[in-house]
Amino acid sequence: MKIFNSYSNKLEEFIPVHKGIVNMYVCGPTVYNYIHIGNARPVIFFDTVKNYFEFRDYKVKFVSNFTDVDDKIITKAIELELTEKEITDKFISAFLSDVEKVNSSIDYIKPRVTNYMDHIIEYIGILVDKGFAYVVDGDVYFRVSKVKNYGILSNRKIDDLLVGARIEINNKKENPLDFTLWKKTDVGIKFDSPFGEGRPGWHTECVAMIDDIFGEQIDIHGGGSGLMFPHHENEIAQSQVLNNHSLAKYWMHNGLLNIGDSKMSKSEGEVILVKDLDVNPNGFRLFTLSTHYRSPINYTDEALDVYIKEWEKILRTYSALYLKLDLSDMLYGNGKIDPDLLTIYKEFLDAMDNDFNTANAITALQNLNKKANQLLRSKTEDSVLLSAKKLFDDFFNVLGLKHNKKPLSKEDKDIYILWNKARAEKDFDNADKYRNILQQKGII
RNA sequence: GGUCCCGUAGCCAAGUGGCUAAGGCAAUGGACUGCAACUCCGUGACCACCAGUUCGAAUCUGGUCGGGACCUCCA
Repeated sequence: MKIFNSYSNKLEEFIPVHKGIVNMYVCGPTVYNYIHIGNARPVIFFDTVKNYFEFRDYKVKFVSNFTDVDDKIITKAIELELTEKEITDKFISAFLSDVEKVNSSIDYIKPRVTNYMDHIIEYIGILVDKGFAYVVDGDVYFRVSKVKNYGILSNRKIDDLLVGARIEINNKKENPLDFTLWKKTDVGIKFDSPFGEGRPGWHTECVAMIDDIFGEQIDIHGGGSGLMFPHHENEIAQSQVLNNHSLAKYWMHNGLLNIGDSKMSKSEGEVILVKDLDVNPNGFRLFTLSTHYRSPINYTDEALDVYIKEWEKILRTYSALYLKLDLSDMLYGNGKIDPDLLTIYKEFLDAMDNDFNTANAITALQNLNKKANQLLRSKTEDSVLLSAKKLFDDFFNVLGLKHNKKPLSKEDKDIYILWNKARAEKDFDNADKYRNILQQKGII
């Protein structure tokens, strides 16, 4: 398996820290609002990554946090006259419901920053003791200039960043690039610390939680490309000081999802919220996975619609396979290997092994779809159809495509038999009647 | 101002040195079919432009034009 590692900027063979185990962490949301479809991209992609590792028999420990301490949360709390906890509870549950809505698993470890305050404060203290952070008037800043290799992830040089000159001037900082570890606060929720009352900066949270939950360098750290700088860069800097390693062996960053040609942002432009998305989740999932994860996607209604239809097409084929096997009582058991199906299976594995090329994996799914239709039309023996069905099941599991096919009831089977009988006898009035019933029940 | 990414058929999109440049949508011709739906088969690209490296480039290098991101909270 190969993964493009943002840390080295190279395609690398994936070798886990521990054989057969994948420890991965994906930056989660700051819970002060509903998520938009751009936020759903990493949710869907990294869920697919997890599925694929599991499909390849890895044991995956998947962690994604909730940032539940933040200025935006405090602002929102004041605005709505609620406590911070009421705000974050509300948007955490909204987030999880949106995650499920796009067919991603919510069965993973979900730490909240507020539960790790002791660790965070402890780490900041260590950074201060080691001379990599300094306290000014209740704030604590990280001394970027002390870390060699700062900028390694995002390929930036400190000098180039300084030339940027768009960085806010803060007289307390020794260097404009120094980032906040602890922020003194007057309003909103605050926590006690040796540096004074305040709240932690964003960049320390993930490091502290990863260290506490995994206790060592993890395999994969994922997130959107927007997080590469400064967030992930700062995480690496802190981890180098605290643990003497780069936090994760492989860093993976997904590209952004734009609306039309421009970026979807919480602060400007058009935003489509996941909760308002009124389409088939499988179609949305195919749409999201149809572009390689590192490339940007330009969202348009038309582009999404193509994949909604694609899903309907795939489901029709799958339903037909399922029905045929159900009627023959052949839904379970071992299928017979067909060379073309084997080729398609290999295409799928090759695609996924090559840096999670889901676009090509979807092509394999489409090839399977076509092959299955050909098999269905050519009176193929059921054992081969069963292999095809099992291949669909595998692909669905990895890509997170869900359906609710169940074996037919005795009554429904009888109607199906009557329909075929009527057709054979050219009794088209009755045939149409039975067909209507079957169509209404979604059987055909 | 600094750093970086992208430009493949009407549209979406894979492919990053080597057979006839995947696949899907749309279009169009055909097959199947009681009708309809579904489905299958066929038909399309001098890979933005220019120059260079190479036996050979969409793929590497330089330049031009065009689009976008980051340097500030942002998936």
